[in-house]
Amino acid sequence: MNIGDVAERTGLPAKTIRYYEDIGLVTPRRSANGYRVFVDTDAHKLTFLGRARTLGFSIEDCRNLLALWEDRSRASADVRAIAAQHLEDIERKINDLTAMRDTLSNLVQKCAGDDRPDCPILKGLAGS
Amino acid sequence: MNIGDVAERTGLPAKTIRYYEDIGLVTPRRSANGYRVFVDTDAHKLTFLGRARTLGFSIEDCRNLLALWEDRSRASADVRAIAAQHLEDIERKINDLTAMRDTLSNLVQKCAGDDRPDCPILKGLAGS
DNA sequence: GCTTGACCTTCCAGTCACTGGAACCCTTAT
DNA sequence: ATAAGGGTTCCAGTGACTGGAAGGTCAAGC
Repeated sequence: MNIGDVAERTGLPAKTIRYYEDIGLVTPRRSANGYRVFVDTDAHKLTFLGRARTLGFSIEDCRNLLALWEDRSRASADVRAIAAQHLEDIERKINDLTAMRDTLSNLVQKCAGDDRPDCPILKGLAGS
Repeated sequence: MNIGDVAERTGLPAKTIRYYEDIGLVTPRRSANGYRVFVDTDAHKLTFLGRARTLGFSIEDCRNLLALWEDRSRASADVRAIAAQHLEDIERKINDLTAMRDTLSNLVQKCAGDDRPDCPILKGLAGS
């Protein structure tokens, strides 16, 4: 498979796949003309990476998860620890964003949004 | 006020304040020795910026909001449009993160997290 | 054999909003 | 005189790509 084929199969942009090679997440072979050649295991790895990234895992997390994935004798506790930590991060983010949303939606609701200059949003931002 | 004083007053790191000057959000005067001198309006602007950033507005949004804040004849509709758009962005992010959390929390719950290698999290990431 | 177009390659620069660090200057107190 | 604790500039790095330039390769059609 050339990079275009694997890009289509995994849904990842070719640019991203090259980047992943650059940082050592995948190591496709090269054919005589210099093109990258991907085998099925490469494609599976990339699919794995794509899903992990979709779930918001950092590249470093992905690197660790990938290593565990390839380690047939891993302990599931190691995987779980990474995932649980990430879950906590996500939950913290959700809380932060929800607080933002509440504050902001409050301000937006109070603002008339017409052509007059009086604006509770700006007042709120200026510091009550 | 020197940069340290205004940093304390606004809660922003001095580095950040210098950066904000760099990109033209504030323009403190300089004293003879080259130190930045901040007056009250500078401090107010920085407080405004700090709050807007806390609410997740981008720097460009902040620049626009600041301009509207300083424009006594602005229309509140202009402010509201920026805020409403940002509110939408936040809501989309919350939805994305919530979807992530649901998927991930599901996987984490299914994983025994012991010293055996069998791991539903890795299976999930590999693609069902 | 030549051209066209779609693919592939590398390398460099930019994104966003800071943040760290080096090297140096200024002020105040001891 | 010196030391501590401000301040200054400038350069580089962060994370995870993304865009673009400049060029090599391949298959099809004329």
